[in-house]
Amino acid sequence: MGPTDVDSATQSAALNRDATRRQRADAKRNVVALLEAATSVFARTGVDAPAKEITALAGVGVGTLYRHFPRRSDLIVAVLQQEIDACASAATALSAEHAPWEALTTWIGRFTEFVGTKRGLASALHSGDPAFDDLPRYFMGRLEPALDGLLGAARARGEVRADVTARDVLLTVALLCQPVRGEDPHLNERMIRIFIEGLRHS
Amino acid sequence: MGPTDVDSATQSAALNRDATRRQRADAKRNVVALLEAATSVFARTGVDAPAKEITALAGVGVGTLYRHFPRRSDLIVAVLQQEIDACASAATALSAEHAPWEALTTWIGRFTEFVGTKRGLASALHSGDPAFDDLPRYFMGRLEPALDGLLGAARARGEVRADVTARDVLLTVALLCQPVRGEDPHLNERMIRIFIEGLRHS
DNA sequence: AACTATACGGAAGGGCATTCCGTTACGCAA
DNA sequence: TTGCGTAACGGAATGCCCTTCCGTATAGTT
Repeated sequence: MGPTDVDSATQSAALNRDATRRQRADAKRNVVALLEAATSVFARTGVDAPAKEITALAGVGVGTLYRHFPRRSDLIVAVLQQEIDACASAATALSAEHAPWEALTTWIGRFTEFVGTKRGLASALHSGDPAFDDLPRYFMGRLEPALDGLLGAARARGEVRADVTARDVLLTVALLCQPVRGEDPHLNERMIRIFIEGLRHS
Repeated sequence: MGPTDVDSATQSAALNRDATRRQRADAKRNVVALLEAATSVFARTGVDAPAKEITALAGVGVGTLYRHFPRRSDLIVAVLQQEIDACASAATALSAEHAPWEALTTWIGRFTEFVGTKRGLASALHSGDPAFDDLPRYFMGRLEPALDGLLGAARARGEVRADVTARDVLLTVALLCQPVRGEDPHLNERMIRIFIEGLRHS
């Protein structure tokens, strides 16, 4: 995750910023601190954590939080976008370091962990709150090309069947890796591994 | 859904009620009114709706709500149990009226609608709140036998493959029918219909 | 009809989200 | 470097909603 990510998050926070006037350095620092704090708190306590907990960890006042993220959903969206970005750029790294099939399966494993761990993602996507309306678009827009690269490489080597799209894989895995309480946590891995195995064969 | 359901809900609300002393009639009426109101409000606004909205619709004071459902989760659990019960008893009705395969597919359709519509269910199951710890048990305990009856009848006629359990079907369909925002809502139906079709063939 | 325990209603208390505005300090220009 | 204008800050104040508490009402019993 490079500096580009912070920029895009900052931009989305303070929407159509006047291009002629730059954002102050302390403001940028605070946005970064808030995102880091929120990421950490969301992971530990969940997306409903008290705002004070986040501002305390970031070392800023509540006013600053609301200046940059007027609605709670703005903060959640920003954090999720960051994590989606990280997941997408992992695809590039993996395809550079590993053989196509291995890169593909490794990435799906990473993606699985990402979706399964971030409770907020599923809740946000299903919440019905219009504030999250274009998060799925972002999710797809970033991850579909990422996965498509991996999938294409493997397909070129004849290692995956031709009639499966990146979108199919993404959606199916996203659904299948939701944890089910009271069930063996390996259930999802099993279902997904079976699915992945199915990708090899027509 | 018969009177039995109300009784069980009432019981779970006021836990180990002294068996020698009966619950007052007005209290029972209010519990029913609250459950109906909550079902309606949860469906419209979601499980985070203000309590006042529910009590107003039920025509009772807030005190009455908290008397019967001390924690918010108690109310949510009671409503979901009601709906799970309704879904389970639909299986009996369907198997009486239709041929095995048709009964099975119709019921899965009903179940799909149930899980897909009730946002609260998925959230509650994944929330991590220990108050919902035995809801999955209840879910499985009621629905697995219901589906098993349908599945067994179809299997006896050789209309479904033998190596698939009711639990497998239940979990898979429950995951696959989660709505995905921004995607064609028929996507889930398609995925599930393909899965059902897969049940026919070994 | 009187009595008792159950249950009711809504006011009071407390916590958290969100707003508002006086104060601070960044960045630019002279 | 100094001074100014303005972006940005912090946290007190506001208001909503959850939850508790207790005086009052009433079902059920004798």
